[in-house]
Amino acid sequence: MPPVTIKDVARAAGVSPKTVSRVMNAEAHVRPAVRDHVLRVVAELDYRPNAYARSLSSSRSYLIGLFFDDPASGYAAEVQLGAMARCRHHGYHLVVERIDRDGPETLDEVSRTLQALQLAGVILTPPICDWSDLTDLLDHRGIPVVKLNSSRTGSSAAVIHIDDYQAARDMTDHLITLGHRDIAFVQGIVSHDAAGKRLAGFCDAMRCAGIGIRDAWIQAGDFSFRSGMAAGDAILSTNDHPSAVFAANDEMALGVLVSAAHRNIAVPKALSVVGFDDAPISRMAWPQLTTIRQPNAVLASVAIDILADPSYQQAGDRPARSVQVPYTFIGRSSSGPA
Amino acid sequence: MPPVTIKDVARAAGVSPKTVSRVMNAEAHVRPAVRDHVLRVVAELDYRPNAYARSLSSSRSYLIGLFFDDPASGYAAEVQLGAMARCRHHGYHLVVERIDRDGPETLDEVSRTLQALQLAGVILTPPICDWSDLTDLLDHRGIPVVKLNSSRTGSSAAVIHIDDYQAARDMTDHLITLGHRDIAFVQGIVSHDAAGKRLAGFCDAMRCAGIGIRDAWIQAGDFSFRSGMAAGDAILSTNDHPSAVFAANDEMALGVLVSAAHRNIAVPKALSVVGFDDAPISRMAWPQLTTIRQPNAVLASVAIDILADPSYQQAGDRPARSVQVPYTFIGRSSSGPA
DNA sequence: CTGAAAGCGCTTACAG
DNA sequence: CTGAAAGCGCTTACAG
Repeated sequence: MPPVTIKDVARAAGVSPKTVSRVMNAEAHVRPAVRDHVLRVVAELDYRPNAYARSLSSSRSYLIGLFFDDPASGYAAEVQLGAMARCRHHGYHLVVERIDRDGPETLDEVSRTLQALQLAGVILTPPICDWSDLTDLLDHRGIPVVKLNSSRTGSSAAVIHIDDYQAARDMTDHLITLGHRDIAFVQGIVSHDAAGKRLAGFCDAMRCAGIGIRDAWIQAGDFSFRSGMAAGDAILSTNDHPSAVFAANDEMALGVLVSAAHRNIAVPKALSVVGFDDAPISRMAWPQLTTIRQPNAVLASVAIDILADPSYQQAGDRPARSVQVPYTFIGRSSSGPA
Repeated sequence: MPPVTIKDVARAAGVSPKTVSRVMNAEAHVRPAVRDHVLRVVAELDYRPNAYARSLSSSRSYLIGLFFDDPASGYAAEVQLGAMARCRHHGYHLVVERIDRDGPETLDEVSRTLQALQLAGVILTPPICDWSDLTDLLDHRGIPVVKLNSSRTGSSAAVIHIDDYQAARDMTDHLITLGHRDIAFVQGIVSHDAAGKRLAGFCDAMRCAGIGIRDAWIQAGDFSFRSGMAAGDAILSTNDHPSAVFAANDEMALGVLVSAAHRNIAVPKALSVVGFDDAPISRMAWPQLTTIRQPNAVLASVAIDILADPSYQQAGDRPARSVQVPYTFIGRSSSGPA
């Protein structure tokens, strides 16, 4: 049987299609009695408006884009989960697109997607949230954008993030309180907004505690397990290695852990290792990682709330918004007294 | 500026909208010269057909649904990556939906989604690919379905999978060849098609080699790290523990690894541990896991190819299809001689 | 508060 | 091989 349309409902309810439309969109100016009656018929017939017809006539869209570069990280999965749940709540759906910054046709493909789907909004995750060619394209088309895990405003996008700086200070203070003074730091990709803040938080905490930072103990990294292992190798290869390592994310911390295991350095007895993110893998390590919980699903929910807000969708009057979400320190067994 | 429409192209090319439509859809019966000319105008104006209008008039859809239960696993991410890439190739887009089998309104929400979006097809991943209420709903609506990592046909869905049985036999033979005879097995959720096959492959390999299987060494598990750790604890708590453990996936193998570390059992010296899937985490362990590479991105690509095939979309004549994709044995350092 | 008309941007079915 | 007409299922803009 063909799907139920607005006409079927109108006929069955004895009103015009326009009235049904008004009820479905919760518009004002419908007598309560009529409203209730229509709603009853809708339920009876199990009527669901066709999203394509709706979008075509209103040039609104019920699709929100979630763009990311690396879907393989637990990060992307967590963001997706939060976004999906909230989309359902607002009656939207999530379209995922992989954006490969190095792909020669990526921008062209995005542009194709935008015109074909006329997305109601787009969520951008790191690192592509800082790719200006992309944000310019989105801006140019007037598409509402929310950037996750970046506090860099600019353009008309809203930003949602935790206080990476303070969280990194907290984590460093945790180590200092445990008696550590020889602390190494493994950086993320420094061009990411969050990575820079985490480094700054570490440095400032050390400075405030009057502890010097050894150059060789600030190691480069790119947020990958492999780079964490390399950093661990560099840091732990000498006899006077530090008593603690703070990696800018959990994957790298895991790499440091493996590097330590390789050298038979006991964690946390001879070395404390801490991470950042509370990724699922942080609990699959041994010992489990002390880390900072970054509630990515919550960040994503907030992003959807913003994008689904009709008033935000009006082009033009999009005030710069910056939302900060609380983080949590998670003490586990990978860190101990110096 | 408002988007370019088919009328704009028609006017600029001096043909009717219908001809432009024919060109865009690569239909026959257009003179090559006209075709080329239209194509040139399309490129010039950067015209992209509006997907909503297209779908509304043709009641075809350019959206494919990817349904899963647990997006947090690396598995979902890998599937997504393969699906996204292939969707782009075919001009489709991926809509992700989380399906919580235990949610009271899940089926209702799916039904709502189906009517609103009229998906061109749906990819089902384990475990929901075996949820008959869901597959019935999809069947009832005549929506093409492809199930991943399941070889259970039934209904009209296509299935795509590796040879889990043979892969598990191969892995078991690997251990046997290394000299192991005391081998434990950690099961996945037995109701999953693949989990059953892996167990069967293990048992048959042991039987063929004339090796007995001790009951206490077949441990239950649910594919989670936690369950792997519990199984490891059960298996390794006695002094005469096995010399090798084969876990039905990598996450559980990691749990066994941690359980062994806990007891100071050296891997692979005193214990070989092998997994299945070649999940990203299998390389983040120490030692790295010997495993079976299951090319999930490839399975997903194949699924998209099937769903994007116009002939497959015609309701009715959907022949049962079962595609088997090759797997790869990955020898790493977590397994060694008995 | 309610409805009739027109239109969103395509494709289908039909002519020629 | 090409096109004019009608229609997909909604919403917009306008009346009343």
